[in-house]
Amino acid sequence: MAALDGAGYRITGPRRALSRLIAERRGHFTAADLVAEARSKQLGVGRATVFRALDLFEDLGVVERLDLPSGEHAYVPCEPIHHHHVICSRCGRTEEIDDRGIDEVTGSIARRTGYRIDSHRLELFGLCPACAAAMAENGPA
Amino acid sequence: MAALDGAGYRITGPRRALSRLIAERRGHFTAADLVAEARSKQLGVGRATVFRALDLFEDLGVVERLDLPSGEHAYVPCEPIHHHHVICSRCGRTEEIDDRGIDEVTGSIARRTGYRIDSHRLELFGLCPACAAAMAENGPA
DNA sequence: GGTTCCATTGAGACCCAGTATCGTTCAGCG
DNA sequence: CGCTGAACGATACTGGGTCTCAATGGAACC
Repeated sequence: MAALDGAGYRITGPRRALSRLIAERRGHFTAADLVAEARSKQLGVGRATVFRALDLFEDLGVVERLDLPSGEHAYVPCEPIHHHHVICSRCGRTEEIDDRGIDEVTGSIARRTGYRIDSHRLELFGLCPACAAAMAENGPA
Repeated sequence: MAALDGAGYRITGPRRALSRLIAERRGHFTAADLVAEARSKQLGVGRATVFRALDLFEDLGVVERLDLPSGEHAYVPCEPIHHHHVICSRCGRTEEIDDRGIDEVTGSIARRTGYRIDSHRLELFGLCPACAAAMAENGPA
């Protein structure tokens, strides 16, 4: 919201409504999720607007796009600084992690390959503590 | 090809043709690229077959799926062991890189977040040496 | 508050990647 | 050679995402 204003974008009803929906989400969500929720809550927000708002939020860095192993595209609300995510493949919860240690790796790769590395993406998939515990309890099946 | 045979899959005309097309590609390519090339070369390979073959090749590990920053899905021919890619954002050339150093990073992340990390994906984008040189020559614009 | 202007919107047509269906073909094997 | 099921091509279908266009409504200025 403040981010919108600061960047010279208009603060409109649909954007306000969507940013609220996003803020109260736990883990990641898809564009389709938002469309469905907006529709079921009668917010009067169109499909196109959801996609436009997501693009915008991504530009502002308050939301990040993930590519799940399944090939789906999902979004996570997050801080607008460079970082990565650990994603729980059972419940979808995500955790932000800082870059620590990766700069070193990218640096060494740049040296080894001769490439000039401009950007990178790191995504980690696994089980969050709660889900790991649940799995252990119900048997590893 | 040998990979197909070894895993008990049939070696058919379309698979042979596609694996040839893929082998002679430099960088990454999309499914649509293959479909178009197969069509223009009159190879008589249907769209569905291209997707099926790509799935298969991916299972065999001789091709890997990338998610480009643009959101497109692309494929790269590569070795069937765990590794990552550096992708030139100008010419699409890719280089394989080993995991060295990343295990350490994922380990420290697991410790910090409590997550049990099962898999990860790292993609690096930048300029290959040739493109970097070309850019420098033509001015940084 | 009223007016104006243009960014933003909703509805729906559209496009494209990927999947499912189904009848046909052909690789591999005896 | 003849069988059998895996693989095939054509094509219909689905679903994510974009485009178009007329209508709306923020924000800025009076």
